[in-house]
Amino acid sequence: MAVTIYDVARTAGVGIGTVSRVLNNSEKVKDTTRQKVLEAIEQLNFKPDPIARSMSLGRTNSIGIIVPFFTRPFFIEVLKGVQAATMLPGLDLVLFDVKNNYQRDHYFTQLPMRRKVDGLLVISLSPDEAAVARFHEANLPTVLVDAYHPQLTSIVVNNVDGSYRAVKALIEKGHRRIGFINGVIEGNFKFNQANDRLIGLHRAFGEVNIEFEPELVLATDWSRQGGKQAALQFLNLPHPPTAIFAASDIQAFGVLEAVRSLKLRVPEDVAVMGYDGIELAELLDLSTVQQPMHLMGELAVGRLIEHISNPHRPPELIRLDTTLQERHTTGRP
Amino acid sequence: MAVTIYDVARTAGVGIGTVSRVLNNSEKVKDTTRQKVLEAIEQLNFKPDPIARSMSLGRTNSIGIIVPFFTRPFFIEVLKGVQAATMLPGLDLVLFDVKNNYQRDHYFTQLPMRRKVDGLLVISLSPDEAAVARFHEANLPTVLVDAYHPQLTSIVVNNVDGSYRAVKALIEKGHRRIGFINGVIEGNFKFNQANDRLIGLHRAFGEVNIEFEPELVLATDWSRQGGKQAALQFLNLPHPPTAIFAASDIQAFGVLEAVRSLKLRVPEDVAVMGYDGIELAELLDLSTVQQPMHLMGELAVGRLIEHISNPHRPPELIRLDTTLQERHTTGRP
DNA sequence: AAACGTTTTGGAACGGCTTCCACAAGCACG
DNA sequence: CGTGCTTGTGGAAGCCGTTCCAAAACGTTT
Repeated sequence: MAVTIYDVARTAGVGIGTVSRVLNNSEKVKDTTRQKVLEAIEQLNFKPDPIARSMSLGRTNSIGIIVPFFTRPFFIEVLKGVQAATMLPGLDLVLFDVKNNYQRDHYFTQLPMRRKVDGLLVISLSPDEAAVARFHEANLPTVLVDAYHPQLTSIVVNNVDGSYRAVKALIEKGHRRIGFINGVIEGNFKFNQANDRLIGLHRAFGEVNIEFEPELVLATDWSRQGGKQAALQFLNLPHPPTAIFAASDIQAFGVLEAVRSLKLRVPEDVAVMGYDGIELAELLDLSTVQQPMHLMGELAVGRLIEHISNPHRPPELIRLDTTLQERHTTGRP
Repeated sequence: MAVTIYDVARTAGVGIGTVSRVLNNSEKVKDTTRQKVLEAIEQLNFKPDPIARSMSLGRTNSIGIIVPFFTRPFFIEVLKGVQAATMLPGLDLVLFDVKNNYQRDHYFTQLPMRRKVDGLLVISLSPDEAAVARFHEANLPTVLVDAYHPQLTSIVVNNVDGSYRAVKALIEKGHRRIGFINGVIEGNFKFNQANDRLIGLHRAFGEVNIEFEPELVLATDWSRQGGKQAALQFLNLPHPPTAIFAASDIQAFGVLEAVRSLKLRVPEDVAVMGYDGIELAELLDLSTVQQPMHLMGELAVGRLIEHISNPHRPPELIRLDTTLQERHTTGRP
């Protein structure tokens, strides 16, 4: 059926070893021979079978990416970066969507066993010790993005600082009562992105001696609805906050909706600050803390490639910073 | 290194054939034998190597998806549907991002040769005759989504009708001068989604004898910037349109921006209608023509699976309909 | 207990590539 | 022209499953 190197070898009048050498740009082939082989390849329109290739090489030329895919545009942005970086070296990208804890654990246990990818990117999910151990046993290079584990190369964003600066900016504008809408903690991981945002808030409060009021902190899922409901709750307090800081832009969009529905004005009555810096924040003129999402994706692929080619490379911690984007919803500076 | 069926066979004291039969739930294995084998598998923690499996079966258990990935949220929505449908049968999803015509052709020519996927989903891109011929030659089942080719199962949306109804709704609100912002045609394909929208517009115009004015049609890329610029051009006409209809929500967002920048009011001064029905249209209260994106993705996977298991299944044309969502930007009915 | 049919089993062959080893060919030199 | 190197080449073995065929094991019948 399909054309194989045997056909090519016969047509070119050489041995299969030689054909293989030509295919792999092995130096030790005489020019005239190489020419003959190339002609035969051309003539037969031969393409090497990647599966067979994987079979003998033990490499698949593809990397997997585990991502809680479609809950937050944040992931899409990271994915863009991943995709871009993956293109050049010709790596295939296999997508593993995680919708719940069960699926997450499923992938964490199954993927190391299946030799289908050369490496793994994990976005915003922290594998537990058992999973990390399996990755190592299986020699599956793994890079974490927006998550951290001491034994894995991790790319994290300094969200404590990002949150700190956002809150500080609000304080400098005179806000004293600031409602904080956190994202809900998925699973029971040590490392939690959302928590960092809360810590940053505390730090900023501490600096100017604002007392922390538990009623001004809510946690919802990372959705517009969540943000909206939390905002409504805040704004119906007897003594409502004058600013609301949400742990994600998506939640902040919900806040805007809530504010609008109460016929209040942004930023005059309520200032709103988001987090992430997704594309639509710009459109809605939402102040936000910009994460370098695209860069995170790109860096992750780069590191993963290096880990694949050099399995003994020690894990590395890469910290990236955020940029505060002050826009209309906080009243431009 | 890795555990193979040979190890299992030895441990269980049976032949490799028997192990394979157990793995594949072949009926003809005595229960006691099966038990022995299962124990050995358990004990050695054996998982069959998917690559070797692919090698002898000729199947990879994964499907590829070619998608002009991150230019429009539309694709993300379709992808969600694809992802959902792909999960249950345990198919892996390999993502091929297309950023330009060169990459598109690259994939169209390369993918059929590489046996790395069992089937192919093509989103919003129309392969040319040569590509289709290659798909057939290579026995690569292919399903088109939001694109059409007579020899391939295609899932299309009745965009002529969608556009027609959108424009008709605008006309019924009293609009006579309607600016249309089309998406730019990528490549030189016979089938073009954007064109359908224009045809629908013509039909609606024809019904009530509105004369078509070429100056009220512009084509831009599928971006916010594109929409914004086109809108500005419209609104600076000596006799500007009272409604603007954009071929995508993203472009419509740009229109809203433009309108806002000119201190005009929506919908009083200018009504705005989008197309696609992405999630954010709801947030921005944008009137739009809702495409069944998630469903498209799901259906596509279902059909592709059927084509994979039955290669001689004739191509099929599936037409889906849109839903008109009248929201604030056209003044609710 | 022989003969036959059925169920179960072992393992060679196979899939298409890479790699390694042994050997052939080419060349320089004395 | 033989010797000794270097360079180039053929093809067996190996990667790890599935499948098919032949043969073993078992059961039934006379």
